[in-house]
Amino acid sequence: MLDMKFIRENLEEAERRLRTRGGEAYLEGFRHLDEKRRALLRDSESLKAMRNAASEEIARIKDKSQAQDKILEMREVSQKIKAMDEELKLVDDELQMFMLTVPNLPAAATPVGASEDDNVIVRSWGDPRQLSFSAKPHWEIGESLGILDFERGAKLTGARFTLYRGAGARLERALISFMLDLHTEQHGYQEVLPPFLVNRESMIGTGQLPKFADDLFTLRDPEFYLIPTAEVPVTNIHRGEILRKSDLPICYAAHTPCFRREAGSYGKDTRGLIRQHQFNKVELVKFTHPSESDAELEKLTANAAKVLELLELPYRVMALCSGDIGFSAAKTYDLEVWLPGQSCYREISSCSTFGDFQARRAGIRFREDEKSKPEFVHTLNGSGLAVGRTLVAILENYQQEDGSVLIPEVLRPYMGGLERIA
RNA sequence: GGAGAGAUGGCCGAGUAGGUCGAAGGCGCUCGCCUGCUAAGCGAGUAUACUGGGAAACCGGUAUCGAGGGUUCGAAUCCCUCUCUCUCCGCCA
Repeated sequence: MLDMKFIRENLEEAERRLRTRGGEAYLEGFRHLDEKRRALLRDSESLKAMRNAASEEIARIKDKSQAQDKILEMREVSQKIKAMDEELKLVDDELQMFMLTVPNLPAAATPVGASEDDNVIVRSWGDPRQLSFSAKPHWEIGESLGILDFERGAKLTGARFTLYRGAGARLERALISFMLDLHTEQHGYQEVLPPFLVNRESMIGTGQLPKFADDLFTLRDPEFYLIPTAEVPVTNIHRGEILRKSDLPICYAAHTPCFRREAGSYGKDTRGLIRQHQFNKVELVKFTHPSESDAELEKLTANAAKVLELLELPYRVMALCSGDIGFSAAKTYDLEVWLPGQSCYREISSCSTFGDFQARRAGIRFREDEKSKPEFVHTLNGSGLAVGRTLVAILENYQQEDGSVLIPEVLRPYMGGLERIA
């Protein structure tokens, strides 16, 4: 959520920055709602002040029959307050809902652009492998090796669900362990294992709700939501808390499955593991001092990229433009891995800083020093990495002409020494 | 699933025949005094949000005692609903 005081005082500037996202006029209607709310609030509160004073008087009067006039008068005042508060609540709710659907301001460093075509290549690592034979896409490799069973996955659940088998299942597990070990042992993250179902407040805290309910799998009775990313439960760990400044930055790494409806992407990536309703991801989440968030985003991105480097998978770093960053993000780097089977780069990690946007929604604060007011922390997160897509990248990059797949060196200890899937 | 207990400020913990209670007391913390250092001791201060005024320091108002609703001139205190925690029984990975 944006800072309402800032919006009130900088409406034009805020609107101008939001427009670089390419949407409608996001803040139209704010002024009206805000002023209406504050007018109602003023009136209601002055009546309450009057009532409180009168009640105190009544309390002092020993003989209550002497207070009858006052009591009758206040009875009316109370009714007026009640009516006024009902109206206030309507306006307040409307304003609240309004603010919850306004996206974050793009950071100054976010390139302005309309679509993903305007994203900027920041750097590249490794040479896109040119195989000496005709490269196959991962679904063909996986099926012929018997490690990915798309048909059975569809039978069990439906489209976009996959059954992993044997070395395939083991490879997925190896990747999860490898990534978590790297981030916890080398990069200073604490491993956490959160619930995979969260409540509504958590979804609002990180920005999935109220606007993007269509993207979520929902449970009724009780009302729970399957997490679309570990970002949700892990960021909400500190919802409503005031953190100690000396504890910042707080860095967590979590592996969770992620569940996404993928509404609106019906024709896209129908084959293979690229776009699944359920996939594994290792997520990195940071809570930082506002002055450190820019630097921490660079570190977080480098931490995620390190996984690709150790796996020797070529990738490039993209700075997403204003038209392509997510709802809650101020600035985002995508890591895109080279997939020879499809001759293209595909997103395998998305690393973002949210500034104080999520922290304000979720009420996550710290104190600059003992006596100062609590301020909002900055939150960041990034995939480190999407596990299914990493497995895809390995199958496609390490495929051999005979149809087998070599296991990257660093994963072999996690694969019981296995060097090749054949 | 059945029976019971409970949710108060950073923490602990008073407060229920409704009324100067944002809330005693203690701990912790901050500042000052004292002191060879530390400790102890003494004094003062120490919630959050919204809102009005002010350049600011700051001053005023409103709300908040798990959440929401009700009764009342007035509720931490009474009534209803919900959530969570704990104990016992049953069941279960």
